[in-house]
Amino acid sequence: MVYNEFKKIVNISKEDISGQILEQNRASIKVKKEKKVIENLIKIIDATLDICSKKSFQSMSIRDLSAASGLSRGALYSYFTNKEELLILLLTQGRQIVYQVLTEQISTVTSPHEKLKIAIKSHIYLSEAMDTWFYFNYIEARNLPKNEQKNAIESELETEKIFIDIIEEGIAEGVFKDENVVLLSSTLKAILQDWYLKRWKYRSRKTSVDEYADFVIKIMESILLIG
Amino acid sequence: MVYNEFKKIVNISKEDISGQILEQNRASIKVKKEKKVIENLIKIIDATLDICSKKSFQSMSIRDLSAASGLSRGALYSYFTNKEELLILLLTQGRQIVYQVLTEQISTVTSPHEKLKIAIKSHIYLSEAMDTWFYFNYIEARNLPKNEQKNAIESELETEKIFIDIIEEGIAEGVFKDENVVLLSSTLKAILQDWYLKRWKYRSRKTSVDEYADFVIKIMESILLIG
DNA sequence: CAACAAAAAACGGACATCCGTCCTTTTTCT
DNA sequence: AGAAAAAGGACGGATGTCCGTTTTTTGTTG
Repeated sequence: MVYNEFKKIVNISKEDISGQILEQNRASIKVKKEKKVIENLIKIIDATLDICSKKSFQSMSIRDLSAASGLSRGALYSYFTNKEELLILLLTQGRQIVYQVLTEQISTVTSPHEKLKIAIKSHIYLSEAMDTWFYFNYIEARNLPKNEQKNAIESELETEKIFIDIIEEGIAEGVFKDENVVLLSSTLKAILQDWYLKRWKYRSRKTSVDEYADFVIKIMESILLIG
Repeated sequence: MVYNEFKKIVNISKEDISGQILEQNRASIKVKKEKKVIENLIKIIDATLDICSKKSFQSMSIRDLSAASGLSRGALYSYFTNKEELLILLLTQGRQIVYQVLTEQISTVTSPHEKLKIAIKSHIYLSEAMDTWFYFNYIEARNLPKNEQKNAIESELETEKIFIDIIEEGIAEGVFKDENVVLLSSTLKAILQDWYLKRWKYRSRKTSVDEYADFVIKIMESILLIG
């Protein structure tokens, strides 16, 4: 599988995401007509991610967001109760999508080696397809209130756990070397994150998504494969 | 070399750092007596890093900094011209120290294999000794004005270049496998950064600095060493 | 050592600005 | 026309910075 195929398979459309947000936040959204909500949520999300790829969420004012989204300040407050809620909403949604797609993709294969490969590719391709979202999620997580930070941390560990399980399965089956699984998974996660955190670097070097994914897989294989 | 030895060798004292800051910013520092300047710069740096390990530099107000440092708002403005200048000053200084220590440590050995090992250890140990500073540097770099962001990017590439040179030297000497050097260095950098970006994770797992450093070295060896 | 004046440093009130949010008014949709 | 949605003025609070005032330090003289 290469990136262009992945994009079609996953197809994380903005309507879908907005729909999911609507479902989970009906209570705090004051607008009744679903079509209107989805339409404007897309505007809000697009504008937020766009602004926050240039400056931080904190220094984005509601007035900035209003100008970029085309909605008035008053209208914005029909879609979230306050600025912090908007942040929480976006981060929560982002995490859910990552986990959903990752577990779904892994379930399509059976051997640990294949699982590892598809998990790596899915993560990188996903972060490529949603780069502003991933960047936003990583960078802004620390500006959350304490209890929401816990969710972000749990989510990091959850994703890591996916890799831990795959590698342990491989070791148990005798196809992977018996390495320090937790440290290795943690390291793998760091490498995967680098793709969207240092997007500027890879872009300027013209490193393609496929090249990066293949390289990461090769590294992991050279550490884990026996023989 | 283990971490406890490293700390003694490098000994990045706060006085030294403040002295360096003073040297490079005499023009914008309005206080004459060097002793006073060093004394208060330490207070300012400590307070800033402490606050910014909990919230962002942007959401730290000058009043916050005043309360934490024990200097009045007016006094603070004798040490920097405005809040943004303080940020630039701290980031610039942090980058310089990393580069200085890294190149200095590498120059103590000759073979590429030894150089690689000492470069990895130095980077991890340095980020351990100055964890709040490293974290601050990474996270806050994006809140700089455009021209200062260029410096941050250049610095990232400079550090990466250190690793690129070592690995290329090893390949030329025939002791390292001929891998994709640039991608590999970039990956190594991502792994090194993870140590201070996810400090909470490693701390809760009781992973020691030495264990982490040894693990990273082992990974790199399993990728690069021939045989 | 004490007294004191000048210089240096620190202080904190004041001000203009910006920001999140609320709420009444206006516009759009049904 | 009535309901739903959008608009944007207004307000209280916070923030960066300036600058006149007060406190501390320094150097000098008796």
